[in-house]
This record gives sequence, C-alpha cells and structure tokens, in this order.
Amino acid sequence: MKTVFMVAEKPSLAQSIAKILSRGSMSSHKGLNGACSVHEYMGTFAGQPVRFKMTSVCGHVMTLDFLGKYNKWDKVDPAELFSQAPTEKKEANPKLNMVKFLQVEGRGCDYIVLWLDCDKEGENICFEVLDAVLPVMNKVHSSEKTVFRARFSSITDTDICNAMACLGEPDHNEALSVDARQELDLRIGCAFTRFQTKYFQGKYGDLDSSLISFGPCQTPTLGFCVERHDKIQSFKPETYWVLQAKVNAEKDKSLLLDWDRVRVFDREIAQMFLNMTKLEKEAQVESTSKKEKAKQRPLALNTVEMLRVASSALGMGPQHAMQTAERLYTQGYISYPRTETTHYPENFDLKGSLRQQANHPYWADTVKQLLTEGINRPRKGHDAGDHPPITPMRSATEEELGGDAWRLYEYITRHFIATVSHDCKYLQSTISFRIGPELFTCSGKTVISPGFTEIMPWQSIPLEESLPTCQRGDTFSVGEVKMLEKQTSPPDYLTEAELITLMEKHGIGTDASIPVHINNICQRNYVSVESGRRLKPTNLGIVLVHGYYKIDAELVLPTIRSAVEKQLNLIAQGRADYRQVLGHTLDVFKRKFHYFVDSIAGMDELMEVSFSPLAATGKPLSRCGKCHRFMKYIQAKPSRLHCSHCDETYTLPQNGTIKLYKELRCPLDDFELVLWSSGSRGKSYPLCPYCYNHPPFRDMKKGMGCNECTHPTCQHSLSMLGIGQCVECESGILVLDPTSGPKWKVACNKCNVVAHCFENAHRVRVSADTCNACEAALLDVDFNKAKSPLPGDETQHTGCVFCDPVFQELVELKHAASCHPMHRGGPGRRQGRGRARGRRPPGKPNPRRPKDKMSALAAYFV
DNA sequence: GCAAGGTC
Repeated sequence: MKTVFMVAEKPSLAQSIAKILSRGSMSSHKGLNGACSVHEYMGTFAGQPVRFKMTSVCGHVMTLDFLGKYNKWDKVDPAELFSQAPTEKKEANPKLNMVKFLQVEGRGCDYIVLWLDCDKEGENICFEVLDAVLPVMNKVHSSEKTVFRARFSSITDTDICNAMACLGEPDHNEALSVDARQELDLRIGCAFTRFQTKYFQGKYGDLDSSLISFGPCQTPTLGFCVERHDKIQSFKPETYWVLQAKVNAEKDKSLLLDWDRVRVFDREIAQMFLNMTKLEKEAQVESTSKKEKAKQRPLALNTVEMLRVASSALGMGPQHAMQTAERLYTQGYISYPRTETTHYPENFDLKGSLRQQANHPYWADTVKQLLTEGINRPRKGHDAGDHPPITPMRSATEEELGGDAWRLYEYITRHFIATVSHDCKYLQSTISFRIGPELFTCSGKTVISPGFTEIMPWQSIPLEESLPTCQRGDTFSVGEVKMLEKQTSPPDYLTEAELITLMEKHGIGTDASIPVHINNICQRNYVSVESGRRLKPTNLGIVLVHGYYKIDAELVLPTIRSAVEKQLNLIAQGRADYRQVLGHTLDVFKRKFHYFVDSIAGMDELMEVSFSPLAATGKPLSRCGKCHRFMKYIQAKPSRLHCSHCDETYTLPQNGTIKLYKELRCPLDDFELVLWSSGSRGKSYPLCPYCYNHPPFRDMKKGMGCNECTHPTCQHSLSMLGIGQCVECESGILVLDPTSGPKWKVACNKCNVVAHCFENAHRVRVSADTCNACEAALLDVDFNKAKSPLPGDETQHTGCVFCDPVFQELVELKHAASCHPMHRGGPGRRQGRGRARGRRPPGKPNPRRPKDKMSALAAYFV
C-alpha cells in the first residue's frame, strides 16, 4: 500500500487537519524531536487505498546566514556583505533536528501533500520541506505527479476537505520572493549593523549599548518613537480663549454649556464675544434632539488587538503578553494566539464556547442570560485565512492561573463574551441654546441597554446627570458667562499601543514579529518604557534617527520596507526575475551604504554632543604592556580597557566585575593582569587583557583567561593551577582560584561548577605531584594551628581532592550563582554524568586528567 | 555579536 506524507506548518495544525480528514480516527505518536507529532490513518488517494501520515514542521526549517568566516567582524569589511560574502542555508533550529525528522518520517513515502500556511512564508517552507524529503521518498515514473499543495483559507471541515479535493502545486515564485527577502534583510541589516557598531564603539565610551543595530523593521519602528519626540520638542504652546456659559435648570442645578465656536486664538475677539453675551439674562432653547445611538460590540479578537489592550489596559509589554498567551494556549486555556483573523468561521461553536463559561464565578450571570435569551450574531470581521480569532477554550479561575496569565485570560474571555453580546444602546440628547447672538450646546448620554459593556465595564458609558426636558422657545436664566484662557498642549510620548497601530498600518513586521521589533529597540537602549507604557527615545535612539535624517532619510522611513516589498511581489507574481530584483535592490542599498559610510561624520557630529570619547571615559585601572601607561576601564557595555596612548581597545568578559590583580604581569606581553569575578558566590579568575583578545597559543581561543592559558610555567596558568577534569562538563578542567582564600574555591574553567574547600586554610597550593589513583594534581594545604580541621593537630596536609580520605570532609560542590542555569549543566542534568567520560576534544591540554573514576568522584563531590 | 521571518 502506498503512503501519502503530509506536512503542516506547526504541530497544532497537523493535529487539527488530521482530525478533520480522518474524521477523528487517527493514531498519533511523538516524533524523534519531541516537538512534532505524527498522525496516521487509512483512506483513499487518487482512487487507491493508501496510508496517510500527517505531521508538521515548526515554522521555517532553514535560515540564511553567511559562511562562517564572514562572521568575523574584525576580519571582514561590512561592504563585502553586499555581494562577495557567500550565504548558506543552515537549520533554523538545530535542536529540533527537523531535517532528520522529516527524512525519518518521509522515507519510503510515495506522495507528499504540503499543508503549510497559505502565505509567502508558507510557500517558502514548502520548498524547504521538499529539499529535505524528496531525496528519501520512493521514486516513481516520471510521468506521475507526486508533489501536491493543499490551499485552504480556514481550519474548518469544509475548507480542509475542499483543499484535499482540489490539490494544486507549490508556487515556486512565491517561495523565491521569500528567498530574496531573506537575503536582502541579512545582507543589508548585517552590513549597516556591523559598520555602525564598530565605528561608534571605537570612538565613544558611554554608548550603553553593546550593539548599534539597523534593520528595515526595527529602524522605522524606532523612527516612529523619535518622530513623536521631535513633535514634543518642537511644540510651541498657543494660548486660546473659550466662552463657557452656565444656565440654571430646575432645583438649583446648573447646566454647563459648550461654546459652538469651540475656541478662538485672539483674546480681543474672545473679549468681544464675551461682551456680547455676558449681560444677557436669558438663554433661549433653539432646538433639542434625542437620538438613539449604539456603541458597537467588539470584533472577534486577533493578535494585534490583544497586544494593544494588553499594553494599554493591562500594562503588559507585547513580548511578555505573547509569551503569556502562548503558555495559555499550550495549556489548553485559549485558542491559537497568533492570528490576523477577526471573523469567526461559519461553523464555529459559539454557544459551546459560551456554555463552558456558564458557571464561572465572575461572569456566570451574563453568560446564562445570553444562553437563555439567545446570543447576538458576531459582527462580520476580516478573514485572513490563517487561524480563528482568539477565544477561551475552557473555563479557568483566578486561583488556577494567577498573575498575568489570569489577567490576560480574563480579558480574552470577556472580549469573547462581548462579541456575542448586544451593542450598547444609549440616548444622545442635545439642547442648543442662544445667548445673545452666540450659540451654545449641552449634550448628554444616557444608557438604554448596556449590552456588551456589562461584560467589558471599562468600555461603559459614564453615568451623567440627565438633561432637563424642554422644547424650542423655552428660556432658562443665565447663571454666568465667562471667558477662560487655555493653552494648547503638546502630544505625549507614543504609547506601545499606538506604536503597534502605526506598525500595522505601515506594514512593518507581522503579528508575530511586531513584539520582537519593539523588544529590540528597548533592549538596544534606543527607547525606554515609561509609565503608561509610553516609549521615550534615549539619547542614543534620537541621535541615530536624526543622523539617518541627515544622511539618508529613506533609511528610517517606514517606506523602506514597503518599497522593497513591492519589488518582492513582482517576483511572487512571476513578473520579475528573482536574480534581477535581488541584484538590483542589493545594488541600490550598496550605494546607500557607501554613501552612509562616506557621510558618517554627519551622524558623528550628533554623537559627539551626547557621548564622550573613549579616552575621556572610564577610570584608570591597569597598565598597558606596550607603553606602560595606565589604561582606562570602561564599564559601560561592552566593558573594555582602552589605552589612549596606543589607541587600542581590549574587550573584557561581560556581566561581572573587573579589578586590578595585585599589579601582577603577564610574562608574555607585560600587560598587568586583571581579576574577573562573577560575584561573591560565584567564581573568579585572572586574565591578561592582551591575551584575552589575542590568544598567545595555537590551542587557545579569543576570550580565554589565565585559567585556560596553556603557558607551561606562568604561575597563573591552567598548567600550574589546574587540578583535574571537571565532574560535570566534558571539556572543563577544575582550576584552583588562588584569590579565593580563606573560603577556597576550585572552579571549572568551562562550566559553572565550583567546589568550596578547605575553609580557613591560610594557604593552598597546587603541588607538582599527582595522585597515584586518578592522576589529579595534589593540593598542598596549610591551616592555622587554632583552626585546623586536620586530625591530630596537624596543620599541613598534601593529598588528592578526589581520593584523599582526609580531604573528604572539606570539599563541597556548588554551581556558580550568577551563571545561567538554563544553559549550563544544572543539578537536574547530573544523571547524565559518566556518559562520555574520559573523552576529550583533540588538542585540549589536560595535564592532570583523572582516569575514569569519575562516577565515584562525582558521588564524593556531592 | 548582526536582519526578519516562521514557531516551541
């Protein structure tokens, strides 16, 4: 029997589609990557009985990058990135092993049906899947078609079954337009980012961003924030005048009337109007009106609207809101949270979803009422063909979810109930008055039926006192008419919600990437999030955007994306050649880049005003090995040492503290050593600023401290202080931290393992002798007589930390506190130890590696 | 160390 292999864009869709097509009779199992599932069922295909195998990828299988050697920032001129630097496709997420997974599952299949999302990215992923799978599928006669594309516009039974009934072919042109987009984004983004970063970091010491990035989405996003900032800065308040009248209604209540002219900007004219009205005793009713109006129930919820409300009403940033929503989704509380669609599919079980909420402590009454009196048909929204709107999938309580998860869930659920509620109906009453020659108006709203505002109370119409009943010709006595002086006020900084709206309007980013772009400009220190989630650009952000305005405003305008996208659409439609469009667009941006480089002084003039040159930044710390003058330590990210005499900069490890190390010098280059430490509970090691940037030996890499240095005789080197192989990681060596006394530490030079040992010893040295049993270096430990824990009042002992019974009580294994437990072997990974022991990377010096006694030793350490 | 686009 033949097999039909089918692939969707994500696991959730593979499951829904398989369920529909198999009418629920499928068997499922997890794939080898743990993320994707495979759903199998029997059926017919092209008139024959077949086995169907439905699975998915997780978004893109591949990603584009430069060949490795072009990723060395100090060796490659960014201008080369426009054409010379070759690119390659790499697996987008190596951990998922997607290519291998597709090949394992697709091997020996006869047909393939591509169920990727029906947009350009989906079309591109089709070909990524084909590249992986076609080579391992069964070969058939060349005349028979084996590759099919299913096109669907919603995940409903009819749509999915229709798609299966009329399969087409994947669209190569659409896929190519995405290839072009990827290459353009990569080459342009990286070239500008590297150039800017290197140029400004080499000149200024207090830029407080380790990366000065540029991108066709993030830069216009920043542009919006700075544009608003400029408006605020250039705002000149204007004085204006308004007339305000008060008339007396029944029972010593008075009505405040608005002037029909609203305001005037000339004081004398306002005064003239005041003179014409202030002596009038009566206000005559000119007309009255009562209109029934409706405030519409909301459209079904999509991602962007959810993010807007999360930011403006819940105070949750888009990135955080998205993460919270994803967790709610994977736990089954809400439907898929990434969708552009605001229209419920025709067969969507609105009542069923509503029924789930019928006993909820917070909104049971509203829901029950809707169920008994009948729900309102939701408004017609936009169907983007991706996923249904975001809705609750089951009832949940505040205790169950807690915190932000609950607040987001509550909003989603209230929004859902609102979409099937009635519009809010209210009466808008207006009375128009004449006082002398001038017209004034008074209006008020009274609620007829609250409708959806009952479940979304923040949307409700504020209670107002009702207006008096009157008719044309009635008169009221005038209480007073006065002239008020006011000033126009500047706009406030852009709120996140407004920024999302702007991005959506200009096509910057997608529902999934908008939070990422906003997060980027925050993390790069271009904007800061102020109260009310308003985005205030920093000096750096302002200087960058003003610099682009000066040099080439197109670089920051929102049209930079849409202009390129227009070109890409030509490829997608088959009306332009992929190579030609790519070549032409790259050429345009290459020229822009060269012009930008040549004109960088224009941006630099702005930088000078806000930032200090390297030489004027930082504190003198350690001596340069070349000129023997003090170098300055620049603490701002990226932290580094700068020698203003030699005009050289030496980068240092980030995220820790740097101190001078006893004025000791590196025997190789005479630079004074500095001591890096990760905090009081963490680890520390000395490093030579020069060697750290220019590795002295072939087996060393950039970024290594003395604890990894293979110098054979230097007293700070790994060779002299190394003890033995790490108990957890594969390539690390435990090194004595000579500065750690009296709470002595031995720390791995690769991972975060730290052993605390020999507390209160006044001297600990690594002996030249090694342990007979495990080859680890012996430690020579001296205690003060009063504090010695050694048996029999001994003050000195030499032995192996792993094997010596006397040392057994004196060693304790810990993890350095400030290292990321996520990325390093934490306690949870310990079971795996012992595996691959004794293996070590070729060329790695490992002077005192214990034999394979590690399982015993590890037990000893714990 | 860079971009933007998928999604886990």
